[in-house]
Amino acid sequence: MRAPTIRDVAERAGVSKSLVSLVLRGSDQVRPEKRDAVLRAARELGYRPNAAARSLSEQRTRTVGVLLNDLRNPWFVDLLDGLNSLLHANGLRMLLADARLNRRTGQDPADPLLDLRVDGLVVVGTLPDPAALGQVAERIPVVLAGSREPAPPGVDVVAGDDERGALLVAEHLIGLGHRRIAHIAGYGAVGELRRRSFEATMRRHGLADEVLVEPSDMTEEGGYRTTVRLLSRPDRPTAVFAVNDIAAIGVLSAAEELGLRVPRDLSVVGYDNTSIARLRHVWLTTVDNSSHEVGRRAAQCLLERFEGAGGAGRVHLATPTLEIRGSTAPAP
Amino acid sequence: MRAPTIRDVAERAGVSKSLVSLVLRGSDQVRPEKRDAVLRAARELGYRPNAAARSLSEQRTRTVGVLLNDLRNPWFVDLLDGLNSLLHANGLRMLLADARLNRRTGQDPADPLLDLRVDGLVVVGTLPDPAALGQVAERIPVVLAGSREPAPPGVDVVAGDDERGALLVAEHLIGLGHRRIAHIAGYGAVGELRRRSFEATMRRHGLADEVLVEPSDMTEEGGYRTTVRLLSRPDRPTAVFAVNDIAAIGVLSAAEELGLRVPRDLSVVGYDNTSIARLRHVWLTTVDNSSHEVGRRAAQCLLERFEGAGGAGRVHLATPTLEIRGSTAPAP
DNA sequence: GACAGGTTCTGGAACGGTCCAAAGAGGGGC
DNA sequence: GCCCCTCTTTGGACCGTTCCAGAACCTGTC
Repeated sequence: MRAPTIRDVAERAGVSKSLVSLVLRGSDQVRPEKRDAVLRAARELGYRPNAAARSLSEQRTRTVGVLLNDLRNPWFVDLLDGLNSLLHANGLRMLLADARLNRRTGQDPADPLLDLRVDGLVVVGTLPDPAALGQVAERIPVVLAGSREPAPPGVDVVAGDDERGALLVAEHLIGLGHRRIAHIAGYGAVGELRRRSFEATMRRHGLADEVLVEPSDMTEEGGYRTTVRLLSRPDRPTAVFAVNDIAAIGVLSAAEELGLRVPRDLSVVGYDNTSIARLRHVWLTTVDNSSHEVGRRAAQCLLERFEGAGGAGRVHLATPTLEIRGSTAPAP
Repeated sequence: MRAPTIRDVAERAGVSKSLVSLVLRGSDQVRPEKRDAVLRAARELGYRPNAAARSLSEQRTRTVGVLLNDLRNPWFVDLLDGLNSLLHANGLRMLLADARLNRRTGQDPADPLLDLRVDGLVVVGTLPDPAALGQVAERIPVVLAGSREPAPPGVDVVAGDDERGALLVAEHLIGLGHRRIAHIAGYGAVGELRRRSFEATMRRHGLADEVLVEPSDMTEEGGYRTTVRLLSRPDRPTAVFAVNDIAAIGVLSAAEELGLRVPRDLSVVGYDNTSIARLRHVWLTTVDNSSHEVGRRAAQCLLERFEGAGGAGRVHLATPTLEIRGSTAPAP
């Protein structure tokens, strides 16, 4: 009942295990008859190479670990898609781990991946523990994807250009005639960049005095509560730019509850172009991060580092685009 | 620069590698001084056990593979949570693979997991290839979680009780005074069970003639189009029960577009209690699968099989509950 | 028929752990 | 001082691969 090994295949094909190894790795230094015999034996036995043995011997796993920080907020799906396409084309597999699941259990969420000796690590989203990551980066290539956190030395960062995205939003709203525009801000590097670029763009259009910025926690609830507060002001804004789609959903709920129609009375813009924004029932104008491209470039970074490219960590930015849907309209 | 091995630790602590192995596995047959010396050496060198070497030698990986079929529809998040809690408590790690990502690339999505020689496999959602799964099940325990597909011999199934769930929905709506109730059906075992139980419950309440069933593809778009058709009928229903939350969102959009207010003019119920149903902007009445419980029981099944429990595959059903939110109201 | 040169195949040493049989150390009783 | 027994510690085989050095086998040439 034990799984067949390379020796079992060798015996059945009447050759040495070395030859089986050669055949299975596609060597052309093998006579066709022997090759056929080996392949037939392998097929008949249902042989599968043992990845543990292989990686022990090869000193590499052909596997890249991907650390996600929260499966509940699925903005990263396109990113994984892009990542996988390039990795797969280069014979690498991808292993996922959810940081949130392991966080409660106390240990570092990357531990299982590191014990498996992944050849590289992609951290998607906010990073768990910068210090620990720096140590990891000394051993294997590490790429931070989808978030602009300050990275430890030697770590590449690939993300959307948040400043450009926020600029697109601001100019879209200004172009629609909005002047009093609120921003529901977030935290972290991402929140900071979007907010600052939004403010700068408003200033450039002479609307410095119309800017309204409120902090939030990037959740639906946060977006909701902040908006209730904003819309109760006497000088209430005619448009709201939320730091991400989830918070924007909160904005929509608040507007609805206060009797304002979107987009007639209030324009709303999100960020990330998640699947939720695409729901017809939501149909949110938002910024598309070109996550697929971010994923591809993250894979590219890893591949280059595998090839031996050293050097300090670099920052790659993908150009976002504005996805105009039904939640924005000319100012009332 | 190479990662330290057990030999490096042994040398630094001035003992044999066997002793290091003993200490690291927590044996109590070791003198305290030696134990301390070993632990100190390991800490100083930043030693991490090599999972490949360990599993090669132990003939097991202490790892369970989890095959997801689509990260975009995140109904499985709670399930993973439940799964992980029990597995982790038993010293097992969890490795995720997305079937959809690998499907386009041609090969069996479980391959990477099987090459790694996972000790068990959990398939979450609709299963990819029943025949292939049967073969896998001959070697390692396999559990099908969250979906009631017909399983190959020896495979356990853990899922929500779809019949009970659909019954809860039907009785809730009937209790609110609805008579003409439509069901937007899905496909697969899940779709079948929910539909049949819905029909049976309606019949039991003498509403066999009021049942309206339309097939759909379980997407938002499908829910939308089907609802437009349903609501254009002269005898339009006063309530719609959609096969899942995503399709229910489509129902909401269609109602909105046709000028019907939910829940005043139309009650809508979904299924799965996904995070989308919980959004204030959606606030959908839906069925909670108790996915966390499903995950826990799936883990339980695996653990029992690891302990040597054989036998034919069993089916475990978790009891669902109705989550009443804002999309249902008394019939107009 | 010996030899060179190429092609094809094989044995054995890694890789980094676990585990077992046996060696070594220490203590107690005679 | 010797023997026995228990508690610690160790060397070495093994897990399933890869890879290298060299063996075996061809083919052609002089």
